Amino acid sequence: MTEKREAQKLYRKVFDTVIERIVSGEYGPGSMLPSEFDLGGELGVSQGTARKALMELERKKVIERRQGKGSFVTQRTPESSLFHFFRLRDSEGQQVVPELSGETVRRRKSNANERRQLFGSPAHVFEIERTRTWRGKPLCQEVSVVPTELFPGLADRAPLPNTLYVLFQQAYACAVIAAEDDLQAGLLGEKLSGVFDLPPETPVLVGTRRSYDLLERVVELRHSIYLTGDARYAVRMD
Amino acid sequence: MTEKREAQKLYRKVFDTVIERIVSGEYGPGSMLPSEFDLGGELGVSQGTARKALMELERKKVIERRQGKGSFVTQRTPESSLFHFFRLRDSEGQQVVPELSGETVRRRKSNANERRQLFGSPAHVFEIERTRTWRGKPLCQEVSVVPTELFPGLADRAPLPNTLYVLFQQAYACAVIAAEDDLQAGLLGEKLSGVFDLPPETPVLVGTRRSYDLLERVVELRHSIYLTGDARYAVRMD
DNA sequence: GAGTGGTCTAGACCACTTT
DNA sequence: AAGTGGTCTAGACCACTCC
Repeated sequence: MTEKREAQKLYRKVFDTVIERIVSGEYGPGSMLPSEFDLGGELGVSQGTARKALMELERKKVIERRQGKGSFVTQRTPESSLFHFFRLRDSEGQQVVPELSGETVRRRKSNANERRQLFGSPAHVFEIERTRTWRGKPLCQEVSVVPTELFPGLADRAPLPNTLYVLFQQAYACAVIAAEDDLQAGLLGEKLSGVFDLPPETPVLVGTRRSYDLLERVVELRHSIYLTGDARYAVRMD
Repeated sequence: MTEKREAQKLYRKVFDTVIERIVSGEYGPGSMLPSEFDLGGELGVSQGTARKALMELERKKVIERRQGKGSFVTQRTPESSLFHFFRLRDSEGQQVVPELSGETVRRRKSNANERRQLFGSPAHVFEIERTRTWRGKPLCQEVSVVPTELFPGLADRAPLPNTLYVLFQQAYACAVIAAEDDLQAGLLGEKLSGVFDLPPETPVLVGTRRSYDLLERVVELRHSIYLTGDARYAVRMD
């Protein structure tokens, strides 16, 4: 045979097709996908092969499958978004649900680091700065930076919802499905001392994040300061 | 039918059988498992069902599978153990490989918290305290607490190898396959200030860990202090 | 009862490794 | 050539959901 090595794995074709249709908006958030048989029939593969692709999509939390009902595009909600990407837990291990206490959104030129890391090497970015409180006390400051190309008109949508990723999915068909956090120890510092009304030598967790969408693009850089008085950043390794 | 609901899933039986044989020592670290056909035949299920169980075991890193060769019980090595359970990375994202600079092992009575969390509510535990350096500078202090029942004679094995989990697997047939870290920000403090020769107000990452073995038992509690000067604790969420 | 995903089987063929 | 895991097929039956 000449070039049989182009066929690649058949379930990969199904996988990619579904992703493509979600990104294009053909399958919107929460909508139902074709059944295993229909999807397989449409793409010329067996039900078992379509099944394998759907199982993989479920594992990556792109879709949700329920016996007797069907497969559905995962709907980002404030709760699921918090649970998955906001790792602070209280001393009993319960999810911390903070409240938004301050927000500014502005458009500015990107710096070299942002152009190097963000998808599309954007010349301009939106910078979203937010402070959050929990149980009446200041908890964190987050500064998100996203390309203006991917999220046109973002600055005009203020005030933004509690969780950005819900907005990204619903308004921009951009589903964040993975993120990498780097954590360091630091001190609050003079600048934020005033914001939080705490001594500058208060120890803080400093986190930097890269967020990835369905197409593995880096769509957000985030810098976070956490006051971990009663809270902990929880990590599961397996 | 009366009680058909005891059969459960067949692949679960295969999965459990393999785990059981690894824990019992029948399948030692690095040894080859029976083929999909042989395992299925032995347990009275089809090759496809045995396959599903083996795939799941691979996903949990209990075994490794290689096309053309076979399936093998995952061998814990210092490298794999570090890569998986030691999350510090340098500024380029490269794994931090620290050196052991101090170690004490002692046997003592457990406290209430340890009895509550550790497998078997042990009355006695081994406490392993270690300090590590990186690039010639102090990096961290780790205090591990493990039940004496699970690791008899541990104190007599000093000096212990660089990575405890390798020893746990090879000498005690106890494979750590998951862990949960809780991270907080803190200050070095007076006590450790002397150990590390740094000011007590140096900010540090404070981590507490629960380690789980093949049988989902909590086999270790660990308290770690990280000096994250040039290093970061890396987390992947997906 | 019809439609969905979940489990299981039996078999084919391919790709890789070792002998 | 023989043995392994990797992909794919076709079909059966079960469990769950909705009508």
